[in-house]
Amino acid sequence: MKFVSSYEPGEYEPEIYAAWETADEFLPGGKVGADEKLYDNKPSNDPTHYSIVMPPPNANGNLHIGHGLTIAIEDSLTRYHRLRGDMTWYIPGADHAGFETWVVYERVLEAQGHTRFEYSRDELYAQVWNFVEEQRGNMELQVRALGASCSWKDLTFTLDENVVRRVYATFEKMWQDGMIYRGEKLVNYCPKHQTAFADIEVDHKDEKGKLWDIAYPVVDSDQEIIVSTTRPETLFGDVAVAVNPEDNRYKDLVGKKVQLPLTDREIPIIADEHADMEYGTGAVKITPAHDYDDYEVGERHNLPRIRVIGDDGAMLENCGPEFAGLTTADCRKKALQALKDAELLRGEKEIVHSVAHCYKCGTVIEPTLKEQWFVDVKKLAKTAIKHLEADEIKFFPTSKKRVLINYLEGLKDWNISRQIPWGIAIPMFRNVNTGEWIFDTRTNLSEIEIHGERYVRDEDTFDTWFSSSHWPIVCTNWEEGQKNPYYPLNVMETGADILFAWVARMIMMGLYVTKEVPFKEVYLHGLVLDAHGQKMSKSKGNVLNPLDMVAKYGSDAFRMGILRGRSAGMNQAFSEQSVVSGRNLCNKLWNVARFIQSIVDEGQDSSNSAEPSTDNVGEDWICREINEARWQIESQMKGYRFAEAVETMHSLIWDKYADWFVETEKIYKNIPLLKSTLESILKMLHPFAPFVTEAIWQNLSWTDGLLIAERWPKDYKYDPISAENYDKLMDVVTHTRSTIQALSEADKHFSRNDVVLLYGDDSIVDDNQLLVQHLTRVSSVISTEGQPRGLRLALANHEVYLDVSQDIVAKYAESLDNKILAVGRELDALNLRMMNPNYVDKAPAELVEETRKLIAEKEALIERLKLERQAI
RNA sequence: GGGUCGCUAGCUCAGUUGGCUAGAGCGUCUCGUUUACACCGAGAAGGUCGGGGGUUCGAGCCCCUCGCGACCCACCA
Repeated sequence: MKFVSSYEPGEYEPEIYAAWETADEFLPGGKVGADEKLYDNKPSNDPTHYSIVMPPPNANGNLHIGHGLTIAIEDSLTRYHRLRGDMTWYIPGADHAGFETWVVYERVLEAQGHTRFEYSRDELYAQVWNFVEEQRGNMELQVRALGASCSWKDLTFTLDENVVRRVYATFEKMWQDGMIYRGEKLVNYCPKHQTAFADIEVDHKDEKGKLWDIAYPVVDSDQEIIVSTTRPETLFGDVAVAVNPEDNRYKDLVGKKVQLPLTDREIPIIADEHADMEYGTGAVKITPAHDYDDYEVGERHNLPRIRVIGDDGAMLENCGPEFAGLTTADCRKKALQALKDAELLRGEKEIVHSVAHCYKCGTVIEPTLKEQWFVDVKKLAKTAIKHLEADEIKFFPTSKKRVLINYLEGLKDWNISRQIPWGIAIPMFRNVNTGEWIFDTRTNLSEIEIHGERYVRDEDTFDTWFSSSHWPIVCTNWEEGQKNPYYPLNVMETGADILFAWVARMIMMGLYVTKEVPFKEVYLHGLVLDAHGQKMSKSKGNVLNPLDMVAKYGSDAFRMGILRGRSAGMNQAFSEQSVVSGRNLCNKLWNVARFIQSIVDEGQDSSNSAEPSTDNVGEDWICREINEARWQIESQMKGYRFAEAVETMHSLIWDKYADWFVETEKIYKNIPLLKSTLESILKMLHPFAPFVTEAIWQNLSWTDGLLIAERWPKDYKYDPISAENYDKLMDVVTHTRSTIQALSEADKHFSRNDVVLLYGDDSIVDDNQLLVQHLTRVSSVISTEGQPRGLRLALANHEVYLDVSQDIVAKYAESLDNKILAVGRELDALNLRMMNPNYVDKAPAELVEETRKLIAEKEALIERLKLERQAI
């Protein structure tokens, strides 16, 4: 490798990643620690352990921008802790993504002219397995391109044998604890995918619809009761009409029966609070098999449940020959017409109501009565709340903890069975004679025999989240009774959008299985929105591919760019400009390193230790600044303030190191300090920009080994007085530069190239003439020797003049006036503060003292400025 | 109905127990080519911190209230 004038990420990234990986640096403890057994009871030297898991990306998918953010965050944490010397374990994963993958595969089948119904469940499982197998590896390559320093040999796939074993063990325990039940309940059913969903997987959207009023004749009477409904087609499943017990209009009718139109059934009129007197006619038809509220009404009144819509979304036989087999939409039309013909349709009005949709295909969810496996979540949720309230998990952002508790408090039982072949088979078998269910893990068989009895396996698979909720447990190989320094995880980093679906369930499951919370801290990132703050979606066409960004600007630039301006839990726009800024920073650092290398190449190899020399106060200053930045990074990483950490490094490298320190070294070439400070900066930036820092490390002539395996820098020793003197010197330099610029703007003939800087009683300038001259680019810096002349700079603690003619100074008068006014305003504000006796009494003494000092300085400054002005 | 978050420079966002002149990146304007870097250097402009009220010596930050925006949960016959 060789230093060329600009950094080309594409030329370095692949081989650098390969070098890290082949050197086993991603293993906990790196190459050195690789032999240590991860689960050993006594790790050598008792190091600090740091564990973090990757939320498993879909094994057969491509990474999206959210994964890019995920990896930028997680890998920064990982590399930071590795540099700090922790036994750091970043565990990668791949998700079989049950339903997601199934949807993709169903499309593949469709494209081939086949359907799922041509194959058995087991055949389909095998087909999808092969399909995923072919696609796998793609995702992993992308994770590598983003620089994730995860321990690949520990990659966990959600269908791995140990995952299945653990999931079955938990399920068995729950079964024995009576927390699993099979119930015929209403489930969110997608007729297109023909599977049930958990509540959380359903999208509710407000839609325009119609509310129809339908008359139900009262039996043995000429009265009728008019019900309001948005779903006339479910009329065939009605089992009652409910009115509010307080509703005087219908009091007399309660207990009577109505003739259910279009059928020959009679159903009762019941009193139930569910009926809202204000809504519609105040009378509501009850269809327990197709509506959640009605289901509950049915429970309360012991009503039958009549299913009228089939698994395929078509009306069942019991709707009568006229309606059976129709789609719900057709049936609605036909039923309405029939009601109209019978003069029972009494009204129709437009309303807006919320309709449930399949989150994947958008099909309207049909609440359907089905036999499903449920987890009784009461105890799980209660335990989780207890531990959350005891603050055993720290949340970033903190507000999400309350949100989570709020959710857990209202949690309903969890439907864990899915009618799709791709997933972990539910290990339950039903006795073909008695119907009794038994637990058995031989799910590779569809039928088993025990004591001469035949049992048939349930064909359903687990909800993906049921297995994913074991993620921290399975990734760290947690086993009962064994000490595991990596469990609980130090942090769970994931998207705020899956707080309920995943984080909540990991906490419940972790506590249930291990009796411990599964992680100590949770960091939730928000959505990455497009440049205009819009959610990215395929239909909007505003999706950005992180790998495109990597190809265009480099992995480091992407990582720093996406971290910029981002804070916990917030949905934030993605800015390509930030990526450009990251790219520029990489290039800046590259060139700084290139320059330092050239000094090292030319210079004498002195054997001095890396310390500030006495002749360059800038060296003390940069040591102070590096120390300061390091402490900041440490605190920012602890608080997950990545954007600030990136900014700290940006400012250290660009505004401080390159602009103010490296410039001084063009005069004073302290090679040991240059080497050492550059190394420190490389280490400090490495968590965020792993590739460019390693590329530089490899290019430098004096470094050995890999940067990834280095240790975090220590404090520099420096002279604080010298460092402060450099601050003051910077003041002089900045003022000189801006005054020269102002003069040249005031007078077009002013030549800025041969300005002489004069100084009077000013030891800082006197001691650092060379530096001042170099940094200000004046032609010379000389003492006034008691004969002040020219334009005195507006600096409180310095006596510095620009040696220019009175002509030029006169042209500068206006900006001098402005300056006098500005300082006057500041002075007024300060004086006002001091005139408040309460401030003097109550504010901290050092603050008051500080104010006094400032007033004195400003007063002196304004005096001098006024004198200056009079002289013109 | 229950809950959460946001409103700070033209844009995207920082601002951690309340404390000096409110910051960054990008953008804008002016000037420039020096032992690395035009993916550059120097300088500058730009903010009544959503409105109002309160607490305080002191509020971007704490409390109340109003407005605007986003989101989550429940419900919507």
